Amino acid sequence: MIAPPSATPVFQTIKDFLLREIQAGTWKEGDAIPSEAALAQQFNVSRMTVNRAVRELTSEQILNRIQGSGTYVAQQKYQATLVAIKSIADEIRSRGHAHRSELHELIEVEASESLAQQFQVEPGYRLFHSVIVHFENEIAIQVEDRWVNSALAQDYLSQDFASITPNEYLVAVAPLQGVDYSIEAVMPPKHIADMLHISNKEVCLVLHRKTRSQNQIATIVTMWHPGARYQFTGSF
Amino acid sequence: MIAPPSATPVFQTIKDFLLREIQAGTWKEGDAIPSEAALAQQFNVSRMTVNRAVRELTSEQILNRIQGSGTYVAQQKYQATLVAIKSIADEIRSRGHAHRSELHELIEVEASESLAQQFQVEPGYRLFHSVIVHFENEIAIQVEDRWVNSALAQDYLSQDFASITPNEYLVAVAPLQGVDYSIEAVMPPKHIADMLHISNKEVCLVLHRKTRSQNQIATIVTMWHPGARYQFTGSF
DNA sequence: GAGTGGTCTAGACCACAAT
DNA sequence: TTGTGGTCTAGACCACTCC
Repeated sequence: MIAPPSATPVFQTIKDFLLREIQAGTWKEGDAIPSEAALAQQFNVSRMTVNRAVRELTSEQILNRIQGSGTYVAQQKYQATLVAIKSIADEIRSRGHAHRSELHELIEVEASESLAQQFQVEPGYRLFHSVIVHFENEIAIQVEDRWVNSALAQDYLSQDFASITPNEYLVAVAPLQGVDYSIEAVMPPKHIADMLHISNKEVCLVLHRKTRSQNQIATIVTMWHPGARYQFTGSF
Repeated sequence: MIAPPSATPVFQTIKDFLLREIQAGTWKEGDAIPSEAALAQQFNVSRMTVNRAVRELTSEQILNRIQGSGTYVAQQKYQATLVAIKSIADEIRSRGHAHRSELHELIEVEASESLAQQFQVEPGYRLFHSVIVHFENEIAIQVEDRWVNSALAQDYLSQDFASITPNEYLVAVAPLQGVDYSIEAVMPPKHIADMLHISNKEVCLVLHRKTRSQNQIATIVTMWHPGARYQFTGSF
Protein backbone atom coordinates (compact mmCIF):
# COMPACT_ATOMS: atom_id res chain seq x y z
CA MET A 1 0.00 0.00 0.00
CA ILE A 2 1.21 3.48 -0.81
CA ALA A 3 1.36 6.20 1.79
CA PRO A 4 -1.66 8.46 1.27
CA PRO A 5 -1.15 12.22 1.37
CA SER A 6 -2.43 13.40 4.70
CA ALA A 7 -2.33 16.44 6.91
CA THR A 8 -0.80 14.59 9.85
CA PRO A 9 1.54 11.62 9.53
CA VAL A 10 0.18 8.27 10.57
CA PHE A 11 2.73 7.78 13.31
CA GLN A 12 1.58 11.09 14.79
CA THR A 13 -2.03 9.95 14.65
CA ILE A 14 -1.04 6.87 16.58
CA LYS A 15 0.90 8.91 19.12
CA ASP A 16 -2.11 11.15 19.61
CA PHE A 17 -4.36 8.15 19.98
CA LEU A 18 -2.16 6.59 22.62
CA LEU A 19 -1.80 9.86 24.51
CA ARG A 20 -5.52 10.42 24.46
CA GLU A 21 -6.29 6.94 25.74
CA ILE A 22 -3.70 7.24 28.48
CA GLN A 23 -5.11 10.60 29.47
CA ALA A 24 -8.64 9.18 29.39
CA GLY A 25 -7.56 6.41 31.73
CA THR A 26 -8.02 3.48 29.34
CA TRP A 27 -4.59 2.35 30.45
CA LYS A 28 -3.28 3.46 33.80
CA GLU A 29 0.26 3.73 35.06
CA GLY A 30 1.97 0.38 34.79
CA ASP A 31 -0.64 -1.12 32.48
CA ALA A 32 0.44 -2.74 29.24
CA ILE A 33 -0.74 -1.12 26.04
CA PRO A 34 -1.49 -3.20 22.94
CA SER A 35 1.46 -4.78 21.18
CA GLU A 36 2.97 -3.30 18.06
CA ALA A 37 1.39 -6.02 16.00
CA ALA A 38 -2.03 -5.33 17.46
CA LEU A 39 -1.77 -1.61 16.86
CA ALA A 40 -0.49 -2.17 13.35
CA GLN A 41 -3.54 -4.25 12.62
CA GLN A 42 -5.90 -1.81 14.34
CA PHE A 43 -4.63 1.14 12.31
CA ASN A 44 -4.00 -0.97 9.23
CA VAL A 45 -0.41 0.22 8.95
CA SER A 46 2.95 -1.45 8.94
CA ARG A 47 4.61 -2.37 12.18
CA MET A 48 7.44 0.08 11.54
CA THR A 49 5.02 2.96 11.65
CA VAL A 50 3.63 1.83 14.97
CA ASN A 51 7.15 1.25 16.16
CA ARG A 52 8.08 4.85 15.49
CA ALA A 53 5.05 6.16 17.36
CA VAL A 54 5.72 3.99 20.38
CA ARG A 55 9.46 4.54 20.32
CA GLU A 56 9.02 8.30 20.36
CA LEU A 57 6.56 8.15 23.24
CA THR A 58 9.11 6.02 25.04
CA SER A 59 11.84 8.58 24.52
CA GLU A 60 9.39 11.16 25.84
CA GLN A 61 9.06 9.06 28.99
CA ILE A 62 5.36 8.47 28.44
CA LEU A 63 5.88 4.74 27.99
CA ASN A 64 8.34 2.09 29.10
CA ARG A 65 9.24 -0.78 26.84
CA ILE A 66 10.64 -4.10 27.92
CA GLN A 67 11.94 -6.32 25.19
CA GLY A 68 10.23 -9.66 25.18
CA SER A 69 7.59 -8.45 27.58
CA GLY A 70 5.58 -5.47 26.38
CA THR A 71 5.00 -1.73 26.46
CA TYR A 72 3.75 -0.10 29.62
CA VAL A 73 2.46 3.28 30.68
CA ALA A 74 5.22 5.06 32.59
CA GLN A 75 4.72 6.60 35.99
CA GLN A 76 3.55 10.19 35.90
CA LYS A 77 6.59 12.31 36.41
CA TYR A 78 5.44 15.85 36.05
CA GLN A 79 6.19 16.47 39.69
CA ALA A 80 9.37 18.29 38.71
CA THR A 81 9.53 21.88 37.66
CA LEU A 82 12.38 22.47 35.26
CA VAL A 83 14.13 25.76 35.63
CA ALA A 84 16.52 26.94 32.95
CA ILE A 85 19.16 29.40 34.06
CA LYS A 86 20.76 31.22 31.19
CA SER A 87 24.16 32.79 31.23
CA ILE A 88 23.91 36.26 32.66
CA ALA A 89 25.20 37.99 29.56
CA ASP A 90 22.67 36.26 27.34
CA GLU A 91 19.93 37.06 29.74
CA ILE A 92 20.74 40.73 29.92
CA ARG A 93 21.12 40.99 26.18
CA SER A 94 17.84 39.20 25.59
CA ARG A 95 16.18 41.85 27.73
CA GLY A 96 17.66 44.43 25.40
CA HIS A 97 19.79 45.89 28.17
CA ALA A 98 23.44 46.77 28.20
CA HIS A 99 25.82 44.22 29.65
CA ARG A 100 29.20 45.14 31.02
CA SER A 101 31.59 43.15 33.18
CA GLU A 102 34.41 44.09 35.50
CA LEU A 103 37.31 41.73 36.00
CA HIS A 104 38.32 41.75 39.65
CA GLU A 105 40.67 38.82 39.64
CA LEU A 106 42.23 36.42 37.17
CA ILE A 107 45.03 34.36 38.60
CA GLU A 108 46.61 30.96 38.81
CA VAL A 109 46.59 29.31 42.20
CA GLU A 110 47.54 26.07 43.84
CA ALA A 111 44.55 24.14 45.12
CA SER A 112 44.00 24.37 48.83
CA GLU A 113 43.01 21.28 50.75
CA SER A 114 39.33 22.07 50.43
CA LEU A 115 39.42 23.09 46.78
CA ALA A 116 41.43 20.02 45.90
CA GLN A 117 38.78 17.90 47.51
CA GLN A 118 36.01 19.57 45.54
CA PHE A 119 37.93 19.16 42.30
CA GLN A 120 38.96 15.63 43.20
CA VAL A 121 42.64 16.42 42.67
CA GLU A 122 45.74 16.60 44.85
CA PRO A 123 46.37 19.72 46.95
CA GLY A 124 48.72 22.01 45.05
CA TYR A 125 47.10 21.18 41.70
CA ARG A 126 47.01 24.18 39.35
CA LEU A 127 43.69 25.98 39.21
CA PHE A 128 42.60 29.27 37.75
CA HIS A 129 40.50 31.67 39.72
CA SER A 130 38.45 34.50 38.29
CA VAL A 131 36.10 36.98 39.88
CA ILE A 132 33.90 38.99 37.56
CA VAL A 133 31.12 41.44 38.33
CA HIS A 134 28.35 41.70 35.75
CA PHE A 135 26.36 44.86 35.27
CA GLU A 136 22.98 45.38 33.67
CA ASN A 137 22.59 48.99 32.60
CA GLU A 138 25.44 49.84 34.96
CA ILE A 139 23.76 48.20 37.95
CA ALA A 140 25.70 45.33 39.52
CA ILE A 141 23.65 42.20 39.23
CA GLN A 142 26.03 39.26 39.59
CA VAL A 143 29.35 38.38 41.13
CA GLU A 144 30.75 35.35 39.35
CA ASP A 145 33.38 33.61 41.44
CA ARG A 146 34.88 30.83 39.36
CA TRP A 147 37.52 28.14 39.80
CA VAL A 148 38.71 26.38 36.68
CA ASN A 149 40.61 23.15 36.16
CA SER A 150 43.80 24.21 34.39
CA ALA A 151 44.04 20.94 32.47
CA LEU A 152 40.80 21.60 30.62
CA ALA A 153 41.26 25.24 29.77
CA GLN A 154 44.95 26.01 29.41
CA ASP A 155 44.40 29.43 27.89
CA TYR A 156 41.94 30.60 30.49
CA LEU A 157 44.22 33.33 31.81
CA SER A 158 44.73 34.92 28.41
CA GLN A 159 41.07 35.33 27.55
CA ASP A 160 39.58 38.78 27.25
CA PHE A 161 36.67 38.55 29.60
CA ALA A 162 35.33 41.92 28.56
CA SER A 163 34.35 40.50 25.20
CA ILE A 164 33.68 36.85 26.02
CA THR A 165 32.24 35.41 29.21
CA PRO A 166 34.03 32.54 30.93
CA ASN A 167 30.99 30.46 30.16
CA GLU A 168 31.26 31.07 26.46
CA TYR A 169 34.94 30.24 26.45
CA LEU A 170 34.55 27.11 28.53
CA VAL A 171 31.62 25.78 26.51
CA ALA A 172 33.83 26.02 23.46
CA VAL A 173 36.87 24.23 24.89
CA ALA A 174 35.31 21.72 27.26
CA PRO A 175 32.12 20.00 26.14
CA LEU A 176 29.80 19.62 29.06
CA GLN A 177 29.32 16.19 30.56
CA GLY A 178 27.28 16.87 33.65
CA VAL A 179 26.29 19.47 36.15
CA ASP A 180 25.63 19.62 39.86
CA TYR A 181 24.01 22.71 41.19
CA SER A 182 22.29 24.24 44.14
CA ILE A 183 20.40 27.43 44.71
CA GLU A 184 20.17 29.09 48.06
CA ALA A 185 19.31 32.34 49.77
CA VAL A 186 22.09 33.61 52.03
CA MET A 187 23.66 36.72 53.42
CA PRO A 188 26.73 37.75 51.45
CA PRO A 189 30.20 38.12 52.94
CA LYS A 190 31.36 41.72 53.01
CA HIS A 191 33.64 41.56 49.96
CA ILE A 192 30.79 40.21 47.83
CA ALA A 193 28.35 42.80 49.13
CA ASP A 194 30.85 45.52 48.29
CA MET A 195 31.22 44.36 44.73
CA LEU A 196 27.44 44.31 44.32
CA HIS A 197 27.18 47.74 45.98
CA ILE A 198 24.75 46.45 48.56
CA SER A 199 24.87 46.21 52.32
CA ASN A 200 25.82 42.89 53.82
CA LYS A 201 22.45 42.93 55.52
CA GLU A 202 20.79 42.40 52.15
CA VAL A 203 20.14 38.84 51.14
CA CYS A 204 21.62 37.27 48.04
CA LEU A 205 20.28 34.63 45.71
CA VAL A 206 23.17 32.27 45.10
CA LEU A 207 23.68 29.64 42.44
CA HIS A 208 26.44 27.10 42.93
CA ARG A 209 27.40 25.03 39.95
CA LYS A 210 29.96 22.33 39.39
CA THR A 211 30.49 21.03 35.87
CA ARG A 212 32.17 17.86 34.67
CA SER A 213 33.98 17.46 31.39
CA GLN A 214 36.20 14.70 30.10
CA ASN A 215 35.67 12.83 33.35
CA GLN A 216 37.14 15.59 35.45
CA ILE A 217 35.68 18.47 37.40
CA ALA A 218 35.94 21.32 34.94
CA THR A 219 34.79 24.32 36.86
CA ILE A 220 33.17 25.33 40.12
CA VAL A 221 31.27 28.59 40.13
CA THR A 222 29.41 30.58 42.72
CA MET A 223 27.15 33.30 41.39
CA TRP A 224 25.90 35.91 43.82
CA HIS A 225 22.87 38.06 42.97
CA PRO A 226 21.28 40.80 45.03
CA GLY A 227 17.96 39.40 46.18
CA ALA A 228 16.35 42.80 45.97
CA ARG A 229 16.85 43.13 42.24
CA TYR A 230 17.32 39.70 40.80
CA GLN A 231 15.35 36.49 40.37
CA PHE A 232 15.63 33.41 38.24
CA THR A 233 12.74 33.31 35.80
CA GLY A 234 11.65 31.35 32.80
CA SER A 235 8.99 29.20 31.24
CA PHE A 236 8.40 25.97 29.39
CA MET B 1 20.83 -7.68 2.91
CA ILE B 2 20.06 -9.14 6.31
CA ALA B 3 20.85 -7.27 9.48
CA PRO B 4 24.04 -8.71 10.97
CA PRO B 5 24.17 -9.44 14.67
CA SER B 6 26.20 -6.70 16.26
CA ALA B 7 26.96 -5.29 19.66
CA THR B 8 25.74 -1.82 18.80
CA PRO B 9 22.97 -1.08 16.32
CA VAL B 10 23.98 0.50 13.04
CA PHE B 11 21.94 3.65 13.62
CA GLN B 12 23.84 4.13 16.87
CA THR B 13 27.14 3.69 15.07
CA ILE B 14 26.10 6.41 12.67
CA LYS B 15 25.00 8.70 15.52
CA ASP B 16 28.35 8.18 17.21
CA PHE B 17 30.17 8.88 13.97
CA LEU B 18 28.29 12.13 13.42
CA LEU B 19 28.79 13.24 17.01
CA ARG B 20 32.47 12.50 16.83
CA GLU B 21 32.94 14.42 13.60
CA ILE B 22 30.99 17.38 14.92
CA GLN B 23 33.02 17.34 18.10
CA ALA B 24 36.22 17.08 16.05
CA GLY B 25 35.21 20.10 14.05
CA THR B 26 34.78 18.41 10.68
CA TRP B 27 31.48 20.27 10.43
CA LYS B 28 31.02 23.45 12.39
CA GLU B 29 27.85 25.16 13.55
CA GLY B 30 25.63 25.88 10.58
CA ASP B 31 27.52 23.59 8.20
CA ALA B 32 25.61 21.01 6.23
CA ILE B 33 26.40 17.38 6.95
CA PRO B 34 26.22 14.74 4.19
CA SER B 35 22.80 13.86 2.89
CA GLU B 36 20.97 10.75 3.98
CA ALA B 37 21.70 9.16 0.64
CA ALA B 38 25.41 9.90 0.94
CA LEU B 39 25.59 8.50 4.48
CA ALA B 40 23.59 5.45 3.46
CA GLN B 41 26.10 4.76 0.74
CA GLN B 42 29.09 5.49 2.98
CA PHE B 43 27.90 3.07 5.66
CA ASN B 44 26.39 0.69 3.13
CA VAL B 45 23.02 0.69 4.89
CA SER B 46 19.51 1.57 3.91
CA ARG B 47 18.37 5.17 3.98
CA MET B 48 15.88 4.43 6.75
CA THR B 49 18.69 3.50 9.08
CA VAL B 50 20.51 6.73 8.39
CA ASN B 51 17.22 8.54 8.75
CA ARG B 52 16.75 7.21 12.24
CA ALA B 53 20.22 8.25 13.32
CA VAL B 54 19.84 11.75 11.95
CA ARG B 55 16.27 12.15 13.18
CA GLU B 56 17.28 11.24 16.71
CA LEU B 57 20.18 13.68 16.68
CA THR B 58 17.73 16.30 15.48
CA SER B 59 15.38 15.62 18.35
CA GLU B 60 18.39 15.94 20.63
CA GLN B 61 19.01 19.40 19.19
CA ILE B 62 22.38 18.44 17.80
CA LEU B 63 21.23 18.92 14.22
CA ASN B 64 18.65 20.97 12.34
CA ARG B 65 16.91 19.58 9.31
CA ILE B 66 15.25 21.59 6.58
CA GLN B 67 13.14 19.65 4.16
CA GLY B 68 14.31 20.14 0.63
CA SER B 69 17.52 21.76 1.77
CA GLY B 70 19.66 19.65 4.01
CA THR B 71 20.82 18.79 7.51
CA TYR B 72 22.88 21.28 9.46
CA VAL B 73 24.84 21.34 12.68
CA ALA B 74 22.78 23.19 15.30
CA GLN B 75 24.12 26.11 17.26
CA GLN B 76 26.05 25.27 20.40
CA LYS B 77 23.93 24.03 23.20
CA TYR B 78 22.76 26.35 25.78
CA GLN B 79 24.77 28.10 28.23
CA ALA B 80 21.74 27.43 30.38
CA THR B 81 21.81 25.43 33.56
CA LEU B 82 18.72 23.29 33.90
CA VAL B 83 17.40 22.99 37.40
CA ALA B 84 14.80 20.37 38.22
CA ILE B 85 12.63 21.12 41.19
CA LYS B 86 10.83 18.08 42.50
CA SER B 87 7.66 18.15 44.50
CA ILE B 88 8.48 18.59 48.13
CA ALA B 89 6.91 15.32 49.22
CA ASP B 90 8.88 13.33 46.66
CA GLU B 91 12.03 15.07 47.61
CA ILE B 92 11.64 14.42 51.29
CA ARG B 93 10.72 10.80 50.70
CA SER B 94 13.66 10.31 48.37
CA ARG B 95 15.92 11.45 51.19
CA GLY B 96 14.36 8.75 53.31
CA HIS B 97 12.84 11.26 55.69
CA ALA B 98 9.34 11.53 57.05
CA HIS B 99 6.97 13.87 55.29
CA ARG B 100 3.94 15.37 56.99
CA SER B 101 1.74 18.23 55.94
CA GLU B 102 -0.57 20.58 57.79
CA LEU B 103 -3.58 22.04 56.07
CA HIS B 104 -4.02 25.66 57.12
CA GLU B 105 -6.65 26.73 54.64
CA LEU B 106 -8.81 25.19 51.95
CA ILE B 107 -11.56 27.45 50.71
CA GLU B 108 -13.40 28.74 47.72
CA VAL B 109 -13.04 32.43 46.97
CA GLU B 110 -14.01 34.95 44.36
CA ALA B 111 -11.08 36.31 42.42
CA SER B 112 -9.92 39.73 43.45
CA GLU B 113 -8.94 42.26 40.81
CA SER B 114 -5.31 41.26 40.98
CA LEU B 115 -5.88 37.51 41.08
CA ALA B 116 -8.32 37.75 38.20
CA GLN B 117 -5.67 39.48 36.19
CA GLN B 118 -3.10 36.80 36.94
CA PHE B 119 -5.54 34.05 36.04
CA GLN B 120 -6.76 35.96 33.01
CA VAL B 121 -10.38 35.72 34.14
CA GLU B 122 -13.05 38.19 35.30
CA PRO B 123 -13.03 39.45 38.88
CA GLY B 124 -15.40 37.33 40.92
CA TYR B 125 -14.42 34.14 39.10
CA ARG B 126 -14.41 31.09 41.40
CA LEU B 127 -11.00 30.07 42.63
CA PHE B 128 -9.82 27.66 45.27
CA HIS B 129 -7.19 28.63 47.77
CA SER B 130 -5.12 26.26 49.85
CA VAL B 131 -2.30 26.83 52.28
CA ILE B 132 -0.30 23.82 53.35
CA VAL B 133 2.82 23.56 55.47
CA HIS B 134 5.16 20.68 54.70
CA PHE B 135 7.40 19.14 57.34
CA GLU B 136 10.52 17.07 56.97
CA ASN B 137 11.10 15.04 60.11
CA GLU B 138 8.75 17.47 61.90
CA ILE B 139 10.70 20.53 60.83
CA ALA B 140 8.74 23.03 58.73
CA ILE B 141 10.39 23.30 55.36
CA GLN B 142 7.81 24.70 52.97
CA VAL B 143 4.67 26.80 52.97
CA GLU B 144 2.70 26.09 49.84
CA ASP B 145 0.26 28.86 49.05
CA ARG B 146 -1.83 27.80 46.08
CA TRP B 147 -4.62 29.26 43.97
CA VAL B 148 -6.46 26.87 41.71
CA ASN B 149 -8.75 27.48 38.75
CA SER B 150 -12.07 25.91 39.77
CA ALA B 151 -12.92 24.97 36.20
CA LEU B 152 -9.97 22.62 35.94
CA ALA B 153 -10.17 20.91 39.29
CA GLN B 154 -13.78 20.84 40.44
CA ASP B 155 -13.11 18.43 43.28
CA TYR B 156 -10.17 20.29 44.69
CA LEU B 157 -11.92 21.14 47.95
CA SER B 158 -12.81 17.54 48.72
CA GLN B 159 -9.30 16.12 48.40
CA ASP B 160 -7.52 14.74 51.43
CA PHE B 161 -4.30 16.69 51.36
CA ALA B 162 -2.82 14.65 54.17
CA SER B 163 -2.53 11.66 51.86
CA ILE B 164 -2.13 13.31 48.48
CA THR B 165 -0.35 16.55 47.65
CA PRO B 166 -2.12 19.18 45.57
CA ASN B 167 0.50 18.58 42.96
CA GLU B 168 -0.30 14.91 42.69
CA TYR B 169 -4.00 15.61 42.41
CA LEU B 170 -3.59 18.35 39.85
CA VAL B 171 -1.20 16.38 37.69
CA ALA B 172 -3.84 13.71 37.50
CA VAL B 173 -6.77 15.95 36.53
CA ALA B 174 -5.11 18.64 34.46
CA PRO B 175 -2.34 17.63 32.08
CA LEU B 176 0.36 20.23 32.09
CA GLN B 177 0.73 22.46 29.10
CA GLY B 178 3.28 25.00 30.22
CA VAL B 179 4.92 26.57 33.20
CA ASP B 180 6.17 30.00 34.16
CA TYR B 181 8.27 30.29 37.22
CA SER B 182 10.56 32.52 39.16
CA ILE B 183 12.86 31.99 42.09
CA GLU B 184 13.75 34.76 44.47
CA ALA B 185 15.21 35.45 47.87
CA VAL B 186 12.96 37.59 50.05
CA MET B 187 11.97 38.31 53.60
CA PRO B 188 8.78 36.50 54.54
CA PRO B 189 5.64 38.27 55.76
CA LYS B 190 4.90 37.53 59.37
CA HIS B 191 2.17 34.94 58.80
CA ILE B 192 4.49 32.92 56.59
CA ALA B 193 7.37 33.19 59.03
CA ASP B 194 5.07 31.97 61.80
CA MET B 195 4.02 28.91 59.85
CA LEU B 196 7.67 28.08 59.17
CA HIS B 197 8.55 28.71 62.82
CA ILE B 198 11.19 31.24 61.87
CA SER B 199 11.65 34.92 62.58
CA ASN B 200 10.57 37.34 59.91
CA LYS B 201 14.17 38.53 59.87
CA GLU B 202 15.20 35.24 58.31
CA VAL B 203 15.31 35.14 54.56
CA CYS B 204 13.22 32.76 52.50
CA LEU B 205 13.90 31.05 49.22
CA VAL B 206 10.71 31.44 47.22
CA LEU B 207 9.53 29.64 44.12
CA HIS B 208 6.61 31.10 42.20
CA ARG B 209 4.99 28.90 39.62
CA LYS B 210 2.11 29.40 37.25
CA THR B 211 0.92 26.44 35.22
CA ARG B 212 -1.26 26.34 32.13
CA SER B 213 -3.58 23.53 31.18
CA GLN B 214 -6.23 23.28 28.52
CA ASN B 215 -5.38 26.82 27.45
CA GLN B 216 -6.22 28.31 30.81
CA ILE B 217 -4.19 29.24 33.85
CA ALA B 218 -4.54 26.16 36.02
CA THR B 219 -2.80 27.07 39.23
CA ILE B 220 -0.60 29.73 40.75
CA VAL B 221 1.61 28.65 43.61
CA THR B 222 4.04 30.36 45.89
CA MET B 223 6.34 28.10 47.86
CA TRP B 224 8.23 29.58 50.78
CA HIS B 225 11.29 27.84 52.20
CA PRO B 226 13.46 28.93 55.10
CA GLY B 227 16.76 29.99 53.55
CA ALA B 228 18.68 28.70 56.50
CA ARG B 229 17.64 25.10 56.01
CA TYR B 230 16.63 24.69 52.40
CA GLN B 231 18.15 24.89 48.95
CA PHE B 232 17.26 23.65 45.52
CA THR B 233 19.76 21.06 44.41
CA GLY B 234 20.20 18.54 41.66
CA SER B 235 22.33 17.34 38.81
CA PHE B 236 22.25 16.32 35.19
C1' DG C 1 7.46 -22.24 21.75
C1' DA C 2 4.66 -18.22 21.33
C1' DG C 3 4.71 -13.50 21.83
C1' DT C 4 7.07 -9.29 22.50
C1' DG C 5 10.08 -5.53 21.22
C1' DG C 6 14.76 -4.10 18.46
C1' DT C 7 16.54 -3.52 14.27
C1' DC C 8 17.10 -3.39 9.35
C1' DT C 9 15.97 -3.50 4.24
C1' DA C 10 15.07 -1.85 -0.54
C1' DG C 11 12.20 0.00 -2.34
C1' DA C 12 8.25 3.85 -2.85
C1' DC C 13 5.73 8.46 -3.16
C1' DC C 14 5.49 12.94 -1.38
C1' DA C 15 6.66 18.02 -0.10
C1' DC C 16 9.81 21.31 -0.35
C1' DA C 17 14.21 24.02 -1.59
C1' DA C 18 17.56 25.39 -4.68
C1' DT C 19 18.69 26.05 -9.42
C1' DT D 1 14.58 19.58 -12.74
C1' DT D 2 17.38 17.79 -9.30
C1' DG D 3 18.36 16.89 -4.70
C1' DT D 4 16.92 17.05 -0.12
C1' DG D 5 14.30 15.40 3.80
C1' DG D 6 9.47 13.10 5.51
C1' DT D 7 7.01 9.25 5.54
C1' DC D 8 5.53 4.57 4.79
C1' DT D 9 5.60 -0.49 3.46
C1' DA D 10 5.84 -5.59 3.87
C1' DG D 11 8.57 -8.15 4.77
C1' DA D 12 12.90 -10.15 7.64
C1' DC D 13 15.99 -11.93 11.54
C1' DC D 14 17.25 -11.30 16.17
C1' DA D 15 17.12 -11.11 21.52
C1' DC D 16 14.43 -11.45 25.11
C1' DT D 17 10.39 -12.75 28.38
C1' DC D 18 6.98 -15.66 29.80
C1' DC D 19 4.68 -19.82 30.06
